[in-house]
Amino acid sequence: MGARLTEANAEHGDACSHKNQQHTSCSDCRLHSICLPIALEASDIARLDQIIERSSSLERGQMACEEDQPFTSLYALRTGSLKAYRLTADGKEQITGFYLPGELFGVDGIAQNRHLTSVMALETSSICEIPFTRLEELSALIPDLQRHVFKIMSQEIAQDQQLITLLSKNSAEQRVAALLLNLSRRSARLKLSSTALRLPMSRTDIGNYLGLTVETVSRIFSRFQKAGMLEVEKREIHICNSDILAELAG
Amino acid sequence: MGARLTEANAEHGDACSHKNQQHTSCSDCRLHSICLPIALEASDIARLDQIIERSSSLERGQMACEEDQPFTSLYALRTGSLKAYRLTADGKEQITGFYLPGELFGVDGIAQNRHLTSVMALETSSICEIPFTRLEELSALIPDLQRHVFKIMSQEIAQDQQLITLLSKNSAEQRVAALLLNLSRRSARLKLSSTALRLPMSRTDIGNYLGLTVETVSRIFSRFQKAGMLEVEKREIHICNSDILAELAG
DNA sequence: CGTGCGCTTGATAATGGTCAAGACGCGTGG
DNA sequence: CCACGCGTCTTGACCATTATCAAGCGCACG
Repeated sequence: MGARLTEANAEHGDACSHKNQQHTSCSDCRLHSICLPIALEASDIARLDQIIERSSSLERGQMACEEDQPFTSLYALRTGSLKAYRLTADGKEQITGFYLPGELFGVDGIAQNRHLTSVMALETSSICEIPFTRLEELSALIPDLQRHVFKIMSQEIAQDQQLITLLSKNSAEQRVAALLLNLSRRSARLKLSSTALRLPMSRTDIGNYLGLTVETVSRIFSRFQKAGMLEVEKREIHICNSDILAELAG
Repeated sequence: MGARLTEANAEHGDACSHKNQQHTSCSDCRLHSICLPIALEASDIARLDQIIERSSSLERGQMACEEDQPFTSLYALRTGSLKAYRLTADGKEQITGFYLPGELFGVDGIAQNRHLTSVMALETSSICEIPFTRLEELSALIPDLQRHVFKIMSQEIAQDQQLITLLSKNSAEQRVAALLLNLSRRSARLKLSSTALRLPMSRTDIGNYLGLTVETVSRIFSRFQKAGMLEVEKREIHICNSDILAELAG
């Protein structure tokens, strides 16, 4: 679970220069306010636009970046959804977060110059790539930008620590309730419904993330539905009673 | 679980100037190599010495810093031990890490300008305080230092994510084994025994950190002892067979 | 010399995992 | 167009792990 930065450029930024003309600028982007909550002047946004080298499209299962690979860029998710994960010593996958449009990822690589996590597309997705060295140069000119990158890094820490608490102190039901509420809030931020969600991830992924088995996740969805808190139809979720859900999550 | 930076100055850095004379310099410090693994010239160390304003002593239960308080400094632990924790929404404590001498803490506050965690002394401890604004100034002169602070931040992320994996995928026995091995390694780094440990934290703290109850932690210690892997005498632990322990931890 | 806290141990209960089976949906290839 | 197979999801029966409750011990501290 990362945060926000920007969006830009052509669907597939390749060598063809006039193809690159048909780009969306950050200032036009629907996700502008999520991605860049800091107050940037129009001229600053234009400068940011210029450093965003390319934006690419990923099919379900394709990687945005991989654990241990050299860190070169930050990324912003424009459309679709992603999961971030690490491999454990014995080769199992541990999902550490999901990303929705407008959220920024890749900050974990800043310090070591290598990515700590792999990030995979859960569905067809498009991302904007922000070369870090050029972002650093720009940060020197726009102090708010530097500060913003720092903020995103510590949000990563804060979110990880919240997940630690969730895993350490909460029951299976509480974990699922907390995840649903979290997704609901992030959906609302995208000006989408906070009550009607389309889960981009499988039950297995949810279980992996929350430290539960698929079966348990499935049973809890059923239980919540019987209790009238949710309507579940495959990956379409309708939250009928977010108050009870919130109370449960604590 | 933080990392390293520095150590310095007098036992109680107060206003009395000639009391401040009797300081230990970073270059004299026994923890030098742990705290400052980067290769700094002698002159650089001297400059670092100068910005370390004071070093204070904490009694068991006293706070080094508190959640939501303004962030002003990074800290290095010189002697003793600490626990870092956050309070959950319903007032429970979630321990997110323990610190041993030579380790640096407080980085979580960099981005938001507020500390994300509280840090409490588990026993009488002494810490060095490094005012962040002055560290930033110095970083401009010593690029390695800047890089080092970044590195420590991402180590925080990496450690949190390892804890997430531990909590999400491992049994109670595996969690305890992993913690013991971790402490053993950190003890060895201090040129102390890697097999004879004095646990600075209570069983309750261990349970809190690992998402287990006190009873479970206690039973596992007993079980490990019966299996010949450990000798447990109150908080003194002797690791008899670290290979089996490591195999168990996975 | 008590009182309280930290630790251990036992008995019991509950939560969640494992194993197994089947339904449903989707894409592939005959 | 249908059949097949695979992956995802659900549900049930059973079991294991860990939590809860309760009691007792020993040490530190007032």
